[in-house]
Amino acid sequence: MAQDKKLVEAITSMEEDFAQWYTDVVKKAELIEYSSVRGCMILRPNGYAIWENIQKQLDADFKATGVENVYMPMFIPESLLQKEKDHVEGFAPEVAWVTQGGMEPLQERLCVRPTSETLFCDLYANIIHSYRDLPKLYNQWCSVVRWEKTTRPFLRSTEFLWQEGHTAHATAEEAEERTIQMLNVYADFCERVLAIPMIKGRKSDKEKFAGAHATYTIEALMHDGKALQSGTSHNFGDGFARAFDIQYTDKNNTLQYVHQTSWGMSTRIIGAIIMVHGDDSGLVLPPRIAPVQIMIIPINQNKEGVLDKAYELKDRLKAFKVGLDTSDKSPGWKFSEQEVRGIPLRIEIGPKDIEAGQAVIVRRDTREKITAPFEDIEARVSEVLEKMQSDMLDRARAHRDSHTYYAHDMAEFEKTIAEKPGFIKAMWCGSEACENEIKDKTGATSRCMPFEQEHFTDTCVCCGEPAKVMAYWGKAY
RNA sequence: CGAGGCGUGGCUCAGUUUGGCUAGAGCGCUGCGUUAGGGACGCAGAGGUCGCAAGUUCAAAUCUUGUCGCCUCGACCA
Repeated sequence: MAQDKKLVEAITSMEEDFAQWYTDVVKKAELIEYSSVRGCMILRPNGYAIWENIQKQLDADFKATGVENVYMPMFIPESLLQKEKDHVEGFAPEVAWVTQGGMEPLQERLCVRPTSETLFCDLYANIIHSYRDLPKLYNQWCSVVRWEKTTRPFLRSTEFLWQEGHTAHATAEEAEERTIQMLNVYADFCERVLAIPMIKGRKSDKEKFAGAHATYTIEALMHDGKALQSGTSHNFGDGFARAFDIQYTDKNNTLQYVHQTSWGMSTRIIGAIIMVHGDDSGLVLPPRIAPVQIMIIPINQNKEGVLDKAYELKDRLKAFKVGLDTSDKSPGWKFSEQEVRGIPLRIEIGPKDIEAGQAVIVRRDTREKITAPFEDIEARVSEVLEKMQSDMLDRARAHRDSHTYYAHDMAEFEKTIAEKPGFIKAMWCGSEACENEIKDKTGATSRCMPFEQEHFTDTCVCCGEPAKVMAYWGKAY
């Protein structure tokens, strides 16, 4: 169609170049703007509003489990960062340092937080004395800085927004329970609100967080068949507690170390929304996260009565997040604008509709047109939004499932990864040597050892030794 | 950090090989008017000193050196 031509020119098709498509969508939907600061992006209103909605809903989910919000300093003294050995080694290569305050050099340099475990530990060492002080269930919404070599909007930027929860518990069991609980909060949120199905599982030792005993992850599959780690939950055991001396007196008057967890989700998840749901016309936002759910577009708005009707419609739909585009652009322009921004529904209202006592509802995901009488409009809109939300989850799940393969041996593994991008399930002996070999040969990393295990061969896909576990593998962002 | 590509109005680019008049185009932007069911059209305007610095030259967007930045892929990470 001729009218699609300009859109096609504006956004590179996924098929042609997925990376370019992603960049085009992010820019055309006005989610971000590149800044003058290397590797740092500016979140524009359309992008920030998505983050605000994520924040609002996740924050409520956290609080429902007893979590409280705090705010910690953005600087960490070097001596504090040094306290836990694995942790420093993990983060040292990518921290930014402040070495001067005003005109004076600092006696001890400060890093800009890449994550705040050390600060929370420092706090907990001071405020936890008795079993009565436990558990501590703190979270903070903040930004962190990691000096990454190369950056991409949302997926990897020098500074990014996230939340980090840090908890301290009396027992190892309680800490493990909390770790899994928060992983489930993330996974449920992603499925229910973002319409993104997640694989839940444990990270291999190689992939786990610096300083953690165990790292759990939710993994999603993007449209191009690459995996995205979308949220993590770590069980620290008492490792940090021993390094930072976080001890409490139990009921029997004996000193015990606390057991800790931490868990985080970042603006990276917005990258997942884009890459799971987007299409060649731009962004497609699930209704439950969309900052604007409905855009009313008047047709021939200068004609007597059209705008009045449009305002009336907007008022009737005020239970939803609804906008009305009264700019003097042509209707076709407004349609494209609504589509590229991923607004779930648009309602077309013109002279013909007014005469017929109806409006036309158009779904962003399927472009299905639904004619609804004015009297029914609220009910129809509500119904269509619900349907769209669940259809999007179903489609994402179907895509993931149809791009998930089994590899019984290395030849099959290599062939699959080369020809069919997606998740590969394979049995594994659990050794890091095999993990490394698989990565060298295929470029795929272990994504996780899923909670939902299967057993389909007895031997490791790589070395042929007895298999201990089934893991998901794939190329990742 | 390795490989490759690129910096010229807001955007996409032409001009650079072979230095030469007042640096161009399309889109976008502003004003007025006509239009309106898939990125409308006419007329009139505004806007750049060619990423930055030094050098060569009568003369530099164009040549030389340095420097800064961006993009893609890879390695590393949420």
